[in-house]
Amino acid sequence: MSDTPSAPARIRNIAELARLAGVSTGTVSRALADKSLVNKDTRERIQALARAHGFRPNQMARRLRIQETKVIGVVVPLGHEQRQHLSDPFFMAILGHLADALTENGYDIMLSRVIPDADDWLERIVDSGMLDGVLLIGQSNQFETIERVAQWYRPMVVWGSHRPGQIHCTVGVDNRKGGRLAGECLIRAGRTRLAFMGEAVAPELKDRFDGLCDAAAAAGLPPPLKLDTHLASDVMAEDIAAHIHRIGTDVDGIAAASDLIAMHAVRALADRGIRVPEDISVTGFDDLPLAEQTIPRLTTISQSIAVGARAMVSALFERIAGNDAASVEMAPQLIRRDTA
Amino acid sequence: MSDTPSAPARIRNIAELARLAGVSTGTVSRALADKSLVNKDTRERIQALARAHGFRPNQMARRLRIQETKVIGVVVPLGHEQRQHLSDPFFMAILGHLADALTENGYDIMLSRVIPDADDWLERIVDSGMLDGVLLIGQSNQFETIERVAQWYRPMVVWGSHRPGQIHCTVGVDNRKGGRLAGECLIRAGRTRLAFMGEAVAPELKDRFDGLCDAAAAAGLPPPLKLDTHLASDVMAEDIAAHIHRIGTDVDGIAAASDLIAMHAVRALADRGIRVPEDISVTGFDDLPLAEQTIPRLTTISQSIAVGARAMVSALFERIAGNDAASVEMAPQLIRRDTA
DNA sequence: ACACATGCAACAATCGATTGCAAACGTCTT
DNA sequence: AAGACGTTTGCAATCGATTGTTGCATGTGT
Repeated sequence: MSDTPSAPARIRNIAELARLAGVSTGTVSRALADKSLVNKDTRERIQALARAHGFRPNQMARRLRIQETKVIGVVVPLGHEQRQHLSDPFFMAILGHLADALTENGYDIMLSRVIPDADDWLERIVDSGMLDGVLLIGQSNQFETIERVAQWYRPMVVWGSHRPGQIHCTVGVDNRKGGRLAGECLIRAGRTRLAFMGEAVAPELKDRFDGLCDAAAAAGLPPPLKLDTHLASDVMAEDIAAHIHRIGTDVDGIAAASDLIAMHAVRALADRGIRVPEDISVTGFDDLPLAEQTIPRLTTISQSIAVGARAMVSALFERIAGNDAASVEMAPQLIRRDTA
Repeated sequence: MSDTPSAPARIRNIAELARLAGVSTGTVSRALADKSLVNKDTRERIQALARAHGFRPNQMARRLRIQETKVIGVVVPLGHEQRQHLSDPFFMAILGHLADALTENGYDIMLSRVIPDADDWLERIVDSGMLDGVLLIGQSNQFETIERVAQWYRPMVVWGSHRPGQIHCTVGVDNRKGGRLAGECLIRAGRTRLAFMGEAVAPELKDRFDGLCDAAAAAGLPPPLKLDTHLASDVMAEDIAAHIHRIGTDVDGIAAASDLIAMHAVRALADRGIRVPEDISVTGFDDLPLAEQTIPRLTTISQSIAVGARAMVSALFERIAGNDAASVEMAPQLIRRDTA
């Protein structure tokens, strides 16, 4: 091979390479950046030398000087739900798409899973000096904190709900409408005793619950039950087990706060011989790829995660470029499958 | 609030804060690091000043100076399977546990999803100067590259298979044994026409296939069919559809290369009225949390991802500390549920 | 009163790159 | 031959911290 690193001594900085090439560090820097300012011959000679010694300039130093890191922070705040894992499928799905969009544009990703114990957690991330921008996945219960930082830090985009008058830029679906769609679907299936399965702590989830209430009210039904259920998959099962006795008696239609909760619920019902959708109707939320692979297939509310991820990234790039990018609210869609 | 940032001018570096406090930058640096070298009074005065102005030292500069970044790269090489997403549930599950272990130890995570087009992709990551260590999730078809880099770069741990005499440190299960366990389970269920559903490109998957062959041979059965199936969930469905006509005739027992493939297969079979496990037996691989939530529950080979993730992290820390850490090969386990 | 130890803060070098400015050189014009 | 001009290269400042060394006031012991 041509570039076999039979290199005797490893070169650790441009100064060493400069001495080796008999030029100054400035010339080496320009040569490696392939600037036409340096003679084509010396340029190529230096590049060949660098390749032969397997030398690559230190990015930390470069970025300190350039004041541009080409790194975007992707942050999951776990304000409530401290036990929720990164392995949450919704988070993973959106992360996948964000990663695609960001790497395509030459950015790296710094992943942070934050439990907001100190109240300056976001400030600490934002002016660590290591990030060109921040994407927040979910508002959790940190709305105030996010607003506070958004007042002075522009390159930040948040996945979540949009409240009138808020400062920070969000991308998300109209959760309230999504909740209503789910409710209407259950009602059309003849269900009258509805329940919401999830926690209404984060704004997104509260909106979904409110939408479900809207649907019930519009149909003249009593307000839906709220069956508190954590999103973390390890405790979710217990929560659902605790609710299960009410199902079939007090409840005949479940709007779950997420596909994962819906899946667990269907699973738990099957264990007790309760059939879905014959005895009980269930809807999910998110439309993860998984929702189509379960048996029975999950009826759910689509968030079009791929579109949302792209929207987040392009809004972020706008803001990094100094332009204002408005929040995006996408329309949710009912995906009718087998569970309702 | 006490620390309301009514701050007039933002302080952007230690020098500005030093001028404000009437001391030198060195003193500020030490004060913020809470070193006893500076007088307790001045120390607290400076800290209060920093808090009042919402100042936090630039991490890029600090890390350049310290030569320690407290960042670990988590890298997914997609050599084959260019279309595979980060959203792959197995990857996500392990990432979740890695994130837990790393953040507990004060490390941040730099996520890279690499399509190894240039053959120095790993070198580029490894001596970017931005990472204290690297965790590679899966060997993909990049065994040679990994070996090459491992010759001189120590703080790297790879999830995958261990080949005799290899240099790089791996953590993983005995995939061959796992494949054999799956095969034996199918055979015990009375299946005689076995098939492997997956791609045997990456060493891990090839080992699983070989293990399946071992089991078939030991039982005097003909060698299993190989039904090539991508791991990327979007194309996986097509691949499975292309194979489905052989199932029931040529094949009565499927060992899938992953839980996700197994789930898709069960789903596709259900669509065609083929019952699992009555007509066909299916096993998965990985034992994702999901495997327990499907209907029917997935019989699968457990990789104990949580344990593996911890093992990767502690091996990495050993290596960062300069000690040698040996590869770890965990024993796979058959988890009998409903599909076989 | 003198030598000496101690505590505190300033000075300046350093990490490893990038880049504006100036200098050195050769070529061309008049 | 002198001046103008263009091409290359070197010099040195800079990004924003950390830290070993030095120097200056004190305080203590005899």
